[in-house]
Amino acid sequence: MELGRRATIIDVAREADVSIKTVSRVFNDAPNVTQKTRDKVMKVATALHYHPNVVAQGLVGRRSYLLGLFYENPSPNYVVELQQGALKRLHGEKYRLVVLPVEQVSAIADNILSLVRSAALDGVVLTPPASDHPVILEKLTAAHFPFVRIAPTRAPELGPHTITDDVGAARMMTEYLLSLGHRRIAMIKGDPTHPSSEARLLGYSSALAAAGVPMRLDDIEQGMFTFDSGLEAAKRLLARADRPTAIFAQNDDMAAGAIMAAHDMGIEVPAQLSIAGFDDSAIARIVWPRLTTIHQPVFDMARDATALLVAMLEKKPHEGVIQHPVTLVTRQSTGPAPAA
Amino acid sequence: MELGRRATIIDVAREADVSIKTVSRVFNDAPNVTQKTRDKVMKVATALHYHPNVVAQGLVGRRSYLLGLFYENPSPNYVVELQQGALKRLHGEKYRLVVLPVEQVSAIADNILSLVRSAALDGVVLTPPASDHPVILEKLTAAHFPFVRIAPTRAPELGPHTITDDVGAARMMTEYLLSLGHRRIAMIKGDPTHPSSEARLLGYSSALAAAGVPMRLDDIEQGMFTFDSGLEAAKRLLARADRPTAIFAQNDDMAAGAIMAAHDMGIEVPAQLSIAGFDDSAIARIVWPRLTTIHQPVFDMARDATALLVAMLEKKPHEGVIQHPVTLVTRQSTGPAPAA
DNA sequence: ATAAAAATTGATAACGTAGGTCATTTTATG
DNA sequence: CATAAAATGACCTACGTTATCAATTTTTAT
Repeated sequence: MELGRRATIIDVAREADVSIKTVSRVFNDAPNVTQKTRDKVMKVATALHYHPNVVAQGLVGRRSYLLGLFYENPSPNYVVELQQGALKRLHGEKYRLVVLPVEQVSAIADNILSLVRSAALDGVVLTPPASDHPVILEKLTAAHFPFVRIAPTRAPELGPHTITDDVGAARMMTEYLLSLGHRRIAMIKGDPTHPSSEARLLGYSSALAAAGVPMRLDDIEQGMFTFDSGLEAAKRLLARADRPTAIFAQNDDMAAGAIMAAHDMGIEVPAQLSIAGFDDSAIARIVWPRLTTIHQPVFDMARDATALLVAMLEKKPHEGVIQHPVTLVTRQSTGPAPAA
Repeated sequence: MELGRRATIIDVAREADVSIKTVSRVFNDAPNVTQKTRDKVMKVATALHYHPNVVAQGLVGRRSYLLGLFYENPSPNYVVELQQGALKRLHGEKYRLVVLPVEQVSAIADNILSLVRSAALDGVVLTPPASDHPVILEKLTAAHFPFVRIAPTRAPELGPHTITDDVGAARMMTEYLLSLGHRRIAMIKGDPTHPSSEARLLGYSSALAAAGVPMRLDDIEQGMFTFDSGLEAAKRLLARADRPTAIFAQNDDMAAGAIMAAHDMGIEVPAQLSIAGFDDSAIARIVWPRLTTIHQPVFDMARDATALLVAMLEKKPHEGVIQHPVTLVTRQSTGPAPAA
C-alpha cells in the first residue's frame, strides 16, 4: 500500500490474512464470524485507518446514502432548525444530508427528477410548499422515488409524513387574543403558495365566527413570511385612523416586522397594540417585547420525517403519519385590549 | 429496460444505436464527436431521462463530488449565509454540499479524518474556529486532504483561504464610538476558542490606546457569541453604578442580547447607551433600534472559499488568499455619548 | 472414533462508468 | 479519385465493495 493512498478492503484482508469476504462480513455485522476473526480484522483495520468506501458500497447496493432536504428560502431560524432536526436522526449513521435550497419551488417542479437523480439522492424530505406541490408529488410518485413530507395539507395517501394542526393552532391563538378583550384582530398572511397560509386563516376566521366577532376583510393583509413583508403589511394596517388593537402574523419573522413597524410609528406594544406570531423560532425571544407565538416543533418534525424516510429506505416498519402537538407560548408582546 | 429502473449508459447506447464509448464521449465533452451524433445521443438520453450515475463516476474517478461544510453552531443567520454562499458557487455544478455542524470543534478534531473519509468527501470548507484548530489542520495536511479555510488567523502557509481584517474592523468601530464622544466603551468578547475574539479585542484596545483613552479591564466581559450570553454580559455591565456609555459586542447576536438587557433595565438606546455589533447578519435589522455593526461579507467569503476548493480539486490555477473588505454600517443603536 | 451437521471461509461475478488501444468506417481535402 | 484526417466502435481493465454459492473447517451426535 503506497503512502497517502486510502486503505482498501484488500489491504486489510491481505494484512489480516483472511479473505476479502471475511473483512466485508466483519464490517457489515454479518453472522458466522468468530470473535477471534472479528478482532483480528478490526485490529488491522484500525491500524490501517480503514473505512469502507461509501461510493463503492453505493454502486453495488444501488444507493448513495445521500438524503436531500428541500426548502424554499424561509427564515434562517426555520431552516437551521429543520437541518438540525434532520441531522439529529442521521447522526452516527451512514447517511449524509445534502441541502437543496431553492428560490421557488415551482421553478424546479418540472425538473425535480433530474435534480434528485443527478444528485444521486436515495430520498428527499419535502418541506412546505413543496410538500403540497402537485407536479412534484406526481413526478416523484410516478417514478417511485422515496420521499417524506413535512406538514402537507393534501393527498395524505401519498406516503408517510409529519403534521401539526395548523388550523387548530391558529384558532387557539385567536381565541387567546379574543380572551384578552381584542375585537379588532388583524391578520398578516404568509406566502399564498404555502398551504399553511390558508389553514391559519381558516383557524383565525373560525375562532372569530365562534365568538360572534365579525371578520373584516380589510384587516387581512398579505405578506410573504419575510421580515420586510411583515413590516410593510403592518405599516399599512397601522396607518389607518381606525386601526386594529391586535395583529396576528402567520409567522414570527412577519410578527417581528410588525413590532418594528409599531416602534417606528411610536405605537407601544403591548399597551396600545398586541402582536402575535407563529412558529416560535429563535427570533421570538430576540425582539422586544418578546413575542407571544405558537410553538411549532420544527426540529422534531424534521427529525421524525427523516426517521420515516430512513425506515422506508431500509424497508423497516414505520408509521404513516406522525402528528406533533403545538402549544401557545405567551410572552410580552400581547396584553389586554386598550380601553376604547 | 424494465419499468422503474434508472436508465444506464448501456440503454442509451443501444437506443441511439451508437457505442457506449460514444455516449461517454458525448457526456464528457470529449473531442471527436460530430454535432449530429451528439444531438442523436442527447435526444435519446433526454427521452430515457438518463443521468450519468455519479456514484459510478465517483468510483472510477476516485472522487465523490461531495464537499463538506464544517461549522460550530453559531447563529442561524451566519450559518445560512455561509451555506448560501457555498451553494452559490456550486450551483449548476456536479458538486453537492454536505452540511456538517458540530457541537464543539475540539470534540471531533481527533476524528476529523474518520469523519471526512467515512462521509467520502472530496474536500472540506473550514470555518472558525476549525480554521485555526492545530490538530485539524495538522491531520488534514498530513493526509493531503483538500481543504480551504475561512478567516484563519494563523498558519497562512497551509493552503488557500479567504480573510478579512478583523483587527482593522474592530479598530474602525471603536474609533467611530470614540468620535461620538464615548470614553467608556465596554466590550463583550466572543467564545475564547474563536481566534477572532482576540483579534477584535486587539483592534479595540489599539484604537483606545491611539486615542489616549485608558482601557479598563472591568469593561471587558466574556460572552460566547450567543444571544443569551450577550444578554447576561450586558446585564453585568449595566448593573454597575458607574456604567459604560457604549457597548461594543463582538457579534450581532450578543449585541442583540445587550439591547434586550437595556430594554429590560429601562435604559434607552441610543440616548443613554450606544450598542454596536459585528457581522451585519440578518438580526441587525430586526432588533430595535436597528444595529450599528461591521458588515462582514460572509456570503462572499463562503462563495469564494468554495471556489478555491473546487479549483484545487480540479487542479486549476487559483489564488492563495482572497481578502474581503469590511465596512462600517451605522444604524440607530449608536449615538452621541450622553452628557455627564 | 467417525459420520453428519453446522459453522466458517473463500473464489468470483456483478454494480455503472471512464479511459486506453487499435481497428474500422466515414468525412474532408487536394 | 486518392489520400489524409476525423469519427466511431470493439474490447479490455480498473474502481472498491457486496452477493452467491461452493469449499473447507469445526462442532456435535452416535
